[in-house]
Amino acid sequence: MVASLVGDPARANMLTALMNGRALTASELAQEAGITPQTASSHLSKLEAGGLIEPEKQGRHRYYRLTDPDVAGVLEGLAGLAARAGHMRVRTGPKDPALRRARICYDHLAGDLGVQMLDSLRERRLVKQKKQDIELTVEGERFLARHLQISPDMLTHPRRPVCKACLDWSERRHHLAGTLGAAMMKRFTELKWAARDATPGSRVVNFTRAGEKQFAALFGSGHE
Amino acid sequence: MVASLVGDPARANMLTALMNGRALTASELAQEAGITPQTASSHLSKLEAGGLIEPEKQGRHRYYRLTDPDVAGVLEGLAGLAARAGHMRVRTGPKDPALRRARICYDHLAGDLGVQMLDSLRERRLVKQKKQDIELTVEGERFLARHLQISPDMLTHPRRPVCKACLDWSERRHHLAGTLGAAMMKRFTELKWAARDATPGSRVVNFTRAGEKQFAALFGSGHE
DNA sequence: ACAATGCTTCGGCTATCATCGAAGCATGAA
DNA sequence: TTCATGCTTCGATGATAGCCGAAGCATTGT
Repeated sequence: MVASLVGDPARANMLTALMNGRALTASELAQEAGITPQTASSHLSKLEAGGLIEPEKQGRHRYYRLTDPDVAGVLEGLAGLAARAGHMRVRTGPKDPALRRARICYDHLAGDLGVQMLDSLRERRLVKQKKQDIELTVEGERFLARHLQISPDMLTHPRRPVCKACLDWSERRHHLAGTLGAAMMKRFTELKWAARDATPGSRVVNFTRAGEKQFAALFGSGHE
Repeated sequence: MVASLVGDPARANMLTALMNGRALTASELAQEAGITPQTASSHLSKLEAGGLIEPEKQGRHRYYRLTDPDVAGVLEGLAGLAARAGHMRVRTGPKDPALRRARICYDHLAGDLGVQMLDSLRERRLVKQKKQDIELTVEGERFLARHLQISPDMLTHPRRPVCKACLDWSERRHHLAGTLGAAMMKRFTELKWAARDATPGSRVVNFTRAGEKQFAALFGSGHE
């Protein structure tokens, strides 16, 4: 049953594209498999029904990832068997280095730095993340007020959550969204730490030298 | 590629039937999968080309087994994934206990006791087996002369090998065939250790109480 | 020698399923 | 609101591949 799912070439291409553990949108998977979005949609439904992949809705995108490390393991095993008398398959990811580094995701920071920021917050227990939901801890509130002059009052909004995990396009891991994510990006801009690129339509975020230093001091990886 | 092989229901049934590590004939596999021999032949060719199974020719039968424990492992993994939202599949083997215990295979001993005998011979280096070919060692010749009054002269035959590994029907492991296998069965009969069952067409071999004891003394498992 | 058994090859039929065009929803942007 | 984008559903087409009947080898048994 499940083997027939992996058996189809198009689906196999999709699954191998997901083997790195990151998530891809339906369109990307379609392109990866060399088929139209309609066909891909059908395949993705079947893979999801078979429990091989899990969707994550993100705005008008739909990200898919392998449900489990176990799934990846079985796929790895199949690839191993195929390697005895067959071929292989690989692919890479996006391109623009600046985009991968830092960019705007709607109204908050995304890219390498965005992911790094959320990682740092989580590591220091300034936020608590369960699945997709993120909660700001008391220590987190103090941190924001102290270092970024952001008070909890500024984060209330009629129909938008304060914190939210947003799947990152280039890193394929979560970064911080919600009113907090937007507030922080706004503050970075106000503090002249960073600014959106001037060229129209660009989503690149350019950090100043000073801003990068400050950002690293707050959310750097060698931080503890 | 290899996944599509496992994907087909008929082939999947065949493979799961082979999961116990024993070998099955093409006809048995056809019946297992609920298809005609012609169709099964096609499937088996593909599975062999894919490196999942290996054939062993045995007279006019053709036994197939999984090439590798690795193959079984991957199949096990697939079954595990399927178990999260699907069904299972099992089967059993032959039936008659007496047949499984000891029976005639052409002119030599087969069944549990036959396999046990070859195992014992191999263990004590009385024979050397490479693949399908078995050679009698010097120690083996001495052993035969001493305990069973079988001299090497009795084993020569124009167009038949002295020793040969024969795939066992019920145990699905090798037992001893060739002129040596035939000579030993003949000797067992002469010594009144065993006799073919009286009912016509039966292949069952009945051991006497004394014979069973002697046999165990020579080829018993707790032997060393 | 001949017959019987086990398996394979060949040819044609059929059904399943991947594929895409077109249209419909949902979400975000202006 | 209106438009654009991402994805899904529907319907029809087409090709791949499983399936079996008939015939052909190969091996064993008489």
